[in-house]
Amino acid sequence: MAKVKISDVAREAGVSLGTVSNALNHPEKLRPETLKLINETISRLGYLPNQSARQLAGGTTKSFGLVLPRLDHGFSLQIASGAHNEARKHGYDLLIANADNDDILEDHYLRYFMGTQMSGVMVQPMASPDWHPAMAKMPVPIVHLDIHCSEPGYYVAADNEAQGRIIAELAIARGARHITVVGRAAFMQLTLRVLGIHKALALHPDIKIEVIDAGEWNTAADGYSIGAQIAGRPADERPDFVVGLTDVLASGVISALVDKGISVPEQIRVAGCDGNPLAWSGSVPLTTVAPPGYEIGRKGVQLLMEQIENKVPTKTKHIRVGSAARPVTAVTATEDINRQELVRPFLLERASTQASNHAEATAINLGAYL
Amino acid sequence: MAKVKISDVAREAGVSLGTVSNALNHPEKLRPETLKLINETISRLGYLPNQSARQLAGGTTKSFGLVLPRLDHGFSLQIASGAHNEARKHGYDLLIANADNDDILEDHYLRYFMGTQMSGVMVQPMASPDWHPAMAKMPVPIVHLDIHCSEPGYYVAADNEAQGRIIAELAIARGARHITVVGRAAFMQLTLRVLGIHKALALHPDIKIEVIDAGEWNTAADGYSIGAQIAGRPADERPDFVVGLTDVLASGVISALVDKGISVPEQIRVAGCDGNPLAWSGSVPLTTVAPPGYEIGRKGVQLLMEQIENKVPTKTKHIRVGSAARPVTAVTATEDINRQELVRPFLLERASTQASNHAEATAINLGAYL
DNA sequence: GCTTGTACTTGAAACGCATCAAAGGGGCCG
DNA sequence: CGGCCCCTTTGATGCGTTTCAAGTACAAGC
Repeated sequence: MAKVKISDVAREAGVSLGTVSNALNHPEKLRPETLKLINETISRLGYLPNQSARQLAGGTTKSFGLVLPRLDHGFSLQIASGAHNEARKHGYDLLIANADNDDILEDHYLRYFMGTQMSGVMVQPMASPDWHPAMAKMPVPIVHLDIHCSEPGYYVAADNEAQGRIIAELAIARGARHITVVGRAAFMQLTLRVLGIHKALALHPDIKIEVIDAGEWNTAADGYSIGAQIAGRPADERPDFVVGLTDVLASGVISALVDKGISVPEQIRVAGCDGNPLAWSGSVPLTTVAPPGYEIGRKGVQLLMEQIENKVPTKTKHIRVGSAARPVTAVTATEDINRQELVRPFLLERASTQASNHAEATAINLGAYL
Repeated sequence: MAKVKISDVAREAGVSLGTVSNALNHPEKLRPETLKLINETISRLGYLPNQSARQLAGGTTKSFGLVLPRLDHGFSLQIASGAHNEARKHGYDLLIANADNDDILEDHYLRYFMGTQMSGVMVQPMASPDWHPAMAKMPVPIVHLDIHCSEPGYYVAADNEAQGRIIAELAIARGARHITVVGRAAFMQLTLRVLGIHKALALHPDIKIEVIDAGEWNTAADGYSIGAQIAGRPADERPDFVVGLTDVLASGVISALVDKGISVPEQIRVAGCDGNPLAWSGSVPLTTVAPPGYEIGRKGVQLLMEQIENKVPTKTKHIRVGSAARPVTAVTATEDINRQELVRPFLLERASTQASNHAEATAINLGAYL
């Protein structure tokens, strides 16, 4: 049970301590047979380098930390996936911490990562980054994800306003006369989506628009009850186009409408926002605008790399991705297409899985709506 | 940009190095005013303890590592959630690494965590734990999740066979005469589910059973094509009960059947396995058996704590959770209940969200099928 | 006033490793 | 045979902490 250290390996292999260290970090400096001998000894003894000592002596870890507000949100996972792949590409490890919707924990893990001498840290902050001024002083590169920071610093954010605009334009294109937006704009992201919708609709004063609050958590159940409420109205007071600020909300609305005998999309069209794969793995696919989470994660790491390579981050930098947001094109439920198309979301689902491995696929999808 | 270290704090506060260290680790040993002075200096200077040095000197980190095969699998997230909460309860941090379905990476992160002197490490291995013998020698407590290890060691696994049995018994109770199992038993877990189904059906030789391979990845698209194939058969050759080895598969099957004009559940009932929240956030809810992922994560940490407290893990120990697996009780799509019930899965969805914070909720759900 | 005790504080040693200047060994040329 | 250079290996040094034996200051008791 006693941990075997580098000196044990050295003694056992009959070489010096520094040689073993070289075998680990600069194998090219060793004579092949020496290297082989040492490697054999290492695996025979089950030696495992102490990362802490390694970091302490060497100065860096070649690994990034990522603090996420929750793990069960598909969008965060896309970010994680993009960040992971990009990090690996540069030879870095990615460690993920779950802040569990708790600011204290978020802060805790952030400090933890900083203290671990991570090469860089990323956060998808759950609130506006008030702590930013303090954190910005830290000697570790940091990048904020999915949030628009007013403070100086690096961030990568999706253009949520554009997402709202896109959905609104879709509605207009489909000839909507009365649009109902469902959901509570509890986060900046959702607020921006609503803003985008309003902006797009400003040019069309003849289109009626209403926003219905769905309760604090924007759950499918909230969507369902709003859907039921809509269904209960006299036919001429019902919207002909419903936008869920969230896919989950939209999915709830659809269920309610169908339940109450209103056909989707024939009588009322429904669209969502999020590009939540789960929302289209249901039997009724959903039109949705997908913020490019994978891209955000990827760009985040790239920003980190940039800071690392330039040593001193001279200036702040912001990236905004997805202005031409990628809508899932399988709009079966809300489009007037035939049943055959129902299979398409599954094909897309595949495509999106590949996308998590190949940025190209994402790019292609991104173009689809341009 | 220069990192401020403990000696800087000491000098600035006019105390010795050891005193600052005490302020951090044993505040009760300091005079209140000294403590206050030091704390002020710390925040004024923006001092952040170097975790590596800390670990190296102190010996331990009070944090656990969790290696997951993928992040986008709901089940893994339940595990992570359960592990996280239990770890925090004991005052430990939880760091998550994504092996991205790659054995090399899995191994890499495992070693990384070991080398970081984590207090304990958990893995949800993607294959049978061949590496186990080597890893078992490591001086760090390790627990395997969601897998049945034949080697000595600690593991927590769901009873997948019981899950299959439960689904089969459900089918029997619904009067099934011809059961079709859809999916490829690519993993041990799925194999055990099939085994459970066969065992339960052994007592009912009059019930016809067939297993259809759905392609390597068990995607919704695979489910869809099998569903289409089933729908294409003469009516008397169709099953009256379909079991998807995975919720995603089942969801694909339902789509195909409905598409081809076969009503679910009136003509064919469909059930899944996984308890994948995504599968019931679709418009058509799904009957499913849910392996208690949250519980697995929780127990995993408990096993880790046990090893830590007993210092020397004298014997191996296995926990099997979910023999009385918790099925999602909202069986609307495959049950003969009225449309009103459609809303129920959403309520359940809420319950399950809470469950990730309160073990009690899980326990209640667990009882639902007993 | 001296001793004993209490409550804090000090600083040197060690944690396991990477680094790097210096030493060692061998081949080659003169 | 000696000198030089290059390739490989060596081992002392320091990374930022924690720990702990030793020290200091002060109060109480005699």
